Amino acid sequence: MGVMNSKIRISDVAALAGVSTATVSRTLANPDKVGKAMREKVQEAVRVTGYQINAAARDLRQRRARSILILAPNLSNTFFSSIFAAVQEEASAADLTVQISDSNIGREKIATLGQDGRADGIILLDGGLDPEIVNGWRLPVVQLCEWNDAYDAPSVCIDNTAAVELAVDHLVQLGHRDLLHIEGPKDNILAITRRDGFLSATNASGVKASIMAGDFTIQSGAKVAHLWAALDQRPTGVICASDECALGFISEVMRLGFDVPEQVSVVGFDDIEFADRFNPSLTTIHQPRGEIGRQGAQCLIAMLTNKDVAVVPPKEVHAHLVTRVSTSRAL
Amino acid sequence: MGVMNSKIRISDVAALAGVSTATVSRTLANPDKVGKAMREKVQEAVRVTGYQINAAARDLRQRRARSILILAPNLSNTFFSSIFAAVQEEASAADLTVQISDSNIGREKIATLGQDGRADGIILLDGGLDPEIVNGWRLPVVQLCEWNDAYDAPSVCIDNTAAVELAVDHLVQLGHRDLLHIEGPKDNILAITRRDGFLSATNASGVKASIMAGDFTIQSGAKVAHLWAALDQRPTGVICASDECALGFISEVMRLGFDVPEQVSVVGFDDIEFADRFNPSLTTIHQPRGEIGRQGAQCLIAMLTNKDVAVVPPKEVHAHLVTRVSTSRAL
DNA sequence: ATTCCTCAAGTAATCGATTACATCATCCGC
DNA sequence: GCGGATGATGTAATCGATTACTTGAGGAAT
Repeated sequence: MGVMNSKIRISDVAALAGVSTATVSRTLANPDKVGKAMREKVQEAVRVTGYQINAAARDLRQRRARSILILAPNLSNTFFSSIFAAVQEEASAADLTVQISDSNIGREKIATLGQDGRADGIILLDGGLDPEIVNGWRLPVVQLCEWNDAYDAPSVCIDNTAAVELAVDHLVQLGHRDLLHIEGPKDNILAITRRDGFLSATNASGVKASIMAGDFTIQSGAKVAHLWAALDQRPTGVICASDECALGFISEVMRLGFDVPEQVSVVGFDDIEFADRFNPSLTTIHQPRGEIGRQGAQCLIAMLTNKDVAVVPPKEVHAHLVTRVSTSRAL
Repeated sequence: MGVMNSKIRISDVAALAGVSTATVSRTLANPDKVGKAMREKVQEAVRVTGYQINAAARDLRQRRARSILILAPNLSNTFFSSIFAAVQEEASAADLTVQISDSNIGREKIATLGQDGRADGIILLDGGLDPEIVNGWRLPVVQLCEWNDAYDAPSVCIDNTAAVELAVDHLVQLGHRDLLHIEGPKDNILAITRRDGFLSATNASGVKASIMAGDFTIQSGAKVAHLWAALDQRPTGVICASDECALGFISEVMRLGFDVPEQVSVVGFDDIEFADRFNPSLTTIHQPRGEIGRQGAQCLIAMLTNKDVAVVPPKEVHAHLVTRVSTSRAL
């Protein structure tokens, strides 16, 4: 197990093993650069002392942090959890630690995060930051899910336009001729892309289309439920910009006495874990969050390792429609 | 805005301002220890150069990391998200960065995490780690939600026994006389405490009680639904060890053609965000996750600041029952 | 036997900040 | 006008690793 004395330095290990600190350092980093006898003496000394490298000292000398930072617009959004998990898994395999931060902690702090040398690279889940800040970081950045063309960084996303088209086609094939889209925040690139996709797909299909404002949250879905209920001509198919919004809409609409999917078919977006277990279970666009996280992390790690992979193309991962109970044939 | 030249060191700033590095350092850390004229010269130089402190160098010299680490048994568990958010918020306010890691990355790595000086303290959400490792970290640790008496660390939790008692009393008052508990993982302290609480509360009330195995997940709830349905004498009240489990149970039981709460009342545990929006909405024990995170972070920060707050007592936060639609009077 | 090369190991510079200590000017009271 | 306190600033040691460079031993080739 090793005695755990307070502060063991590399020089203590070296002294115990009767070698120089250089040899200890080499033994730890490149065991094959050291003779067998020495190596074993050092390894024994490390075991006995319970020596642990001091990360700050190593980071300072090597000018790297062995750490990546995840920036997300809202840590409590459950949509992100499995992305975090996937990123962490990849990072851990590459011996990198993971930091997380909410991206709404203020310009000053955000700018600092990318410049104080605590992170080697950044996974960015927020397309709404000032490009000047993002490009001011002198670090490799990879965007996930959201993207912003003004950022000088590759992205891993699904094709949101095509995805929303799948949803529209699905409803149209079920016979729906009047569709409603509950959109996301007005300034969010995902929300905009999905809305535009909705408009062009409905236009192409020649069905009636309308839009109501939302912000991805459960609450916004519930609020729109009342607006929908108050309409004279209620759209029979609703496509939401997020699953949470869809669940909010459905639950509220049912509380108002309507039946889903009898009276209104609802499609979500993301396929969060509960979509499948909701009642009625939710037809939605499946976004492979684990894969997005994994690919993003791998991409970032590649950029860290291989400095010259500077120009990484945007990567597109596949999304598909999952048909469940919340949508049915129009009456 | 400041020109962002590659690597500005403190000596560059000092040179530009015509002062020593000591003065620059003091200006940044203790502006009031420096004369007004100097201070302004230095601040101007900092602005012009866009200087950012090198964290590794400072950490090395000060022997601290300005960072805390959150360890959770499963990052993709949505239960943790709002705890992360709360911890991050407190940490950010105290100028600390936040690292996260899954606690299942292997003994070796976990032990290292607490010893390489990258974190000043640890927020632990997993009571299942080897006490030798936890106590081997030479860092302040605070346990959240789960706790392990073998750890030499304070904890912030709800009173799980009392909480489960609330659930039992609720069902008993509604006239239920045969209760089932779907427990959590056999070796989990929360699961054990809740199960024992269930047994003693049902015993005290003199109602029939039985237990089925689960593991907190949606899937386990769904699986138990089949076992329940196959019984001759079906318990009319079910208390689950987690909300996810409860939602899994309810959705599956409904798919099997039963009605909730008509034929079976179900109580969850945690009050995750979707509990309120599920259909039927879920009666559950509300666990104030944001507050747990906040209190835990504050406690840890206090331990970091005030070295002699070594003996912090376990803190208990209040949990209560939220009555919704998934429970009703027994027939 | 001499030269040259290879390889293991040690010496000491280095990363970039903080801060103990030294220095010097100023100002106080007596 | 002088000893001493006070406070601003500079000098240089320090944190604990990595690594460029140096040294010296051993082996191969001639």
